[in-house]
Order: sequence, then structure tokens, then C-alpha cells
Amino acid sequence: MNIGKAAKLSNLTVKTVRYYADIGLVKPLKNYSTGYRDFSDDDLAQLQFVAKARKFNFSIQECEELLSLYSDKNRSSKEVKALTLEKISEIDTKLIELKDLRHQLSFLANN
Amino acid sequence: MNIGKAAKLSNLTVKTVRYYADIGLVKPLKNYSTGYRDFSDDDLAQLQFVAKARKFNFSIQECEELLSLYSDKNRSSKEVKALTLEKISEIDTKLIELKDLRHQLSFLANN
DNA sequence: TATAAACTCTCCAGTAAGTGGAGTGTAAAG
DNA sequence: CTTTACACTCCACTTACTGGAGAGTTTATA
Repeated sequence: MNIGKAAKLSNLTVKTVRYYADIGLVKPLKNYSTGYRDFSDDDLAQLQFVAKARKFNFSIQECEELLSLYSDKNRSSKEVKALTLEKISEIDTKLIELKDLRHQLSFLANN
Repeated sequence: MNIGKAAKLSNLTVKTVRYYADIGLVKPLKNYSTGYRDFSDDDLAQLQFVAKARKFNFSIQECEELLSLYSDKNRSSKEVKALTLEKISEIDTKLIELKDLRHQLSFLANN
């Protein structure tokens, strides 16, 4: 699919998707007659994942790590699992902090 | 208190606190003989709040809005409440998305 | 009391992750 | 067949910091 569709389906802007392709975070094929990028369903899945992770301040580099969980055959299953669990625990911390922030705001709303 | 203590107590770096003072997000007094910034407890509370909000991608400008909830006497109580509730609802969305991301990762960890 | 360590300041340059816009080529609809 | 929508590159700008130089201040130690 073209970049516009990929952007729409991943809730990213065309600019951002192009940027991610530029830095090699996704590697869509390129039609060398038109120069248009061609995103596979797999590319799309990666974009969707990155879109979510970036929202919670996982850096581009961390996103790359997380994406490698999907695809890196050189990693042992144990290693994959450990890395994933680490990220999950980071998310759990974020969840607590976010609830705390919500609490603080809702306290504000009631006075 | 000096900037180092303010930074430590708000989990920000000295650099970041200085930056927030530079852009006027906090307005510590300044000792005009030494040039040292002097952060009040109130300044600290604002820094602590901003530190939390920034973690969840509320922009600096949004942080300014949120901080104004604490102090802006020109706002009607209704307006304050509405703005706060809006931010809370944004947080609720973030909470859902974050749980979703966690779910996706924990699925990864189990195969 | 001297002096070293720790802390502060300003200023300036660099970074991460985009964002906006000009200028131009391609494809689809009317 | 031409207007409209979408794609491309390239380059400058933005946000929110971050690092480092060079210099003054405060505190702890010898």
C-alpha cells in the first residue's frame, strides 16, 4: 500500500511515516520507476506498534528493540522473553505514575 | 532552596530545571548578588507536577495550562473544572492505550 | 586560613524526533 | 485531457532538552 494509507491505518502522519522509513525503522519496498514507497502488511503492523510505543515515550531506539522481538531469529527465546518482560515492567511503572497524575488532577477538579 | 535540591526533589536534572526557569514555566526568585535561583516550596510543587505531566507527553504548553489551574484567580471555577476534566479524560485514554500496549507485549512474551 | 571539592551561573552548540513548505513528478476522477 | 489528490526530495525550523566551556560561589577539609 502507499504511504497515505499506511499513515492513516497507523494513526501517524505521512511526514512521520516517511521519517521512519528514512531512518530505517521500517523498510518498505520502493517502486523504482515512480519512487513511491510500498508498505506491506508487515510494515503496517510495525508502524502501528511504533505509533503506540512512541506515545509512551519509548524512544525510537527502544522501538527498534521492541520490533526486533517480532523478527530477530538470532535471539534466543529466553533473551526475547527477558527483554519483553523488562519493557512490560516499565509499562507497569508508567501505569502507576499515570494513575497518580490522574488522581492529582481529579483532586484539583473537586475544589 | 537552590536548584540542585529542587532538581533532586522533583526528579528532574539541574539542566532541565534551569531550562524550565528560562522559559518561565517556573519563576524562582533570584538572589541578585550571587545570581543563584531560589526555589520556594510552591515552585517545587510546580516542578514536581510538570515532571509527572511531561512523562506522559503533555507538552510544556499544556503543563502551563495545568499549572494555571492551581493559581489563576481570573478563571471561573467552572472553567477550571472543565479544563481539568478534559485533561483527565485524555489521561483515561492514555491509560487504555497503555494497557493495550502492555497486552500486546505480554502476548509477545508468551510464545 | 588556605585550598580543594561541590555547586552555581551564562552562553553556545548539539541532539531527538519530528514538522512545514517549496518545487516537482504521478495517478485517478470528472 | 486536465484538474485534483497524492507522492517524492530537500532543506529549514521547532520542541524540549543535553553537554560542555569558562567563570563565580559556598562548603568541607587540611
